[in-house]
Amino acid sequence: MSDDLTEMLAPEEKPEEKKDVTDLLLHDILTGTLPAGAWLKQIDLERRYDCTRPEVRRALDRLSQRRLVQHNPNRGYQVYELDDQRTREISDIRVILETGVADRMVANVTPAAIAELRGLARQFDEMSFRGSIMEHYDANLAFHRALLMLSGNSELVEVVAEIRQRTVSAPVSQWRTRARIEQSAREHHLMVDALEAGDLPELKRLIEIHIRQAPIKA
Amino acid sequence: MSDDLTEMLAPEEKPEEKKDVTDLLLHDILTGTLPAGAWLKQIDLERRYDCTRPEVRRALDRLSQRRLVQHNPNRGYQVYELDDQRTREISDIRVILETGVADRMVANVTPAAIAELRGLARQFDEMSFRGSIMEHYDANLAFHRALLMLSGNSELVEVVAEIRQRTVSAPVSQWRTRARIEQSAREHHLMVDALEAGDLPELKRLIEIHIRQAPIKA
DNA sequence: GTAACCAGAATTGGCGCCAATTTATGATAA
DNA sequence: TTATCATAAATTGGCGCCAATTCTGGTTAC
Repeated sequence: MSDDLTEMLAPEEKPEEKKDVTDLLLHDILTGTLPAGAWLKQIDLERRYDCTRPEVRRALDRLSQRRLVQHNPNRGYQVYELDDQRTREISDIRVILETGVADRMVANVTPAAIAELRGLARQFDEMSFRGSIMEHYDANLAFHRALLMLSGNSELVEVVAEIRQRTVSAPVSQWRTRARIEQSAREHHLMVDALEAGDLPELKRLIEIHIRQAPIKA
Repeated sequence: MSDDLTEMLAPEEKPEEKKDVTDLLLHDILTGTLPAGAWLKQIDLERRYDCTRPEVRRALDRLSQRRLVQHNPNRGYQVYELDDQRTREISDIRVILETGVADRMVANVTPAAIAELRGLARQFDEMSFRGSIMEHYDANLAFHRALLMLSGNSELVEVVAEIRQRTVSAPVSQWRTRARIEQSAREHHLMVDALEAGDLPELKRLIEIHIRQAPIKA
């Protein structure tokens, strides 16, 4: 009860401060609020997230370990600017991993899983109309997480999530085009269709197209 | 000249202190000096590596992010104890990734690359006789790095290196059996053979066997 | 004899200060 | 007018202190 009370009294103040600074910074990089190449001055971040210096530094160190921000010793940190080659390389890795477990996904699929995936795909659809960029991103993440979970390899789910975070800084802004979003939404449903039909080659084809964000071939 | 002088005067004192604490800790975890489940008390590490408290904490934070050590809030850090399932899952990921780029490795291979790989494989052989566990481990890493580099995907090389670090804490001690080491050495040469012959199916088979550390089938 | 409890010791983890390095600014000389 | 250097401002990054929490050992009550 006391918990409800505090939440009622300060509905957006207390919980905000308790959020991890790393996640907040990650959020702003992923949404493009902090664009690629931007300098991440410690004082600015300290004020922006209303936190202490060590917290900022821990967040910067963690994200530089994940290669999301670049560390220039004695000069500062800046949002990583990824070239086309690295983007392609990361996409290749995702294609190999996700098509590589497609057979297991087909093997392990159940009617309940199909229903869950359809629900998540529909949730993504709805986010196209209302919902922020980040909510949209999260909905997409939830769908793919559930899809990969069918492989039965939870470690792989984590690895793909990490790898995915390395490349989205630019593409998230590309998402703004409505055509691209609607195509992604359609692909989600097509993937569930292929999964339900047990059509392994088609599922692989769709996964590759979806990751590469290539125009879909009828 | 002054650089040479200092190196001459203190050949193993100064450079030792300048080494990153994270690498030192990683080293001790990988070699099994700090066994799985061991508690990593900050004071102990501070003395062991002759460094300051913040350095220790940064190393622990980094390795916990990589899921090499487990963080129990307000209780401490301990070397991650991985169960059989996770070990199998990680092996599966490596098999998918490394066999997934086997075709590119065959396509991109050159006589010079073959020669380099043969050299690295021979270096591994020699480490079987003389050389510490870690030197052996490094030689193995160098071979596989060069092999994967043939895929032309440098990002993948990094990813595999990271993933590999998640599972070796136990197997490194398994390496102590001479039979297993000699088999690995033989497999290295067989992989180069298959690569030279352009035998893709055989290369894939060898990679999978090698990663799974299964007894080789003639 | 066993279990619960309470103080003392030890460990973790948050926080700010200050030195070292780099960048910006302005003055001086060519 | 422009280049160069010196000085000042700002930023990074190393380090130690101290509060909060947890663990340990001994004592007391049942």
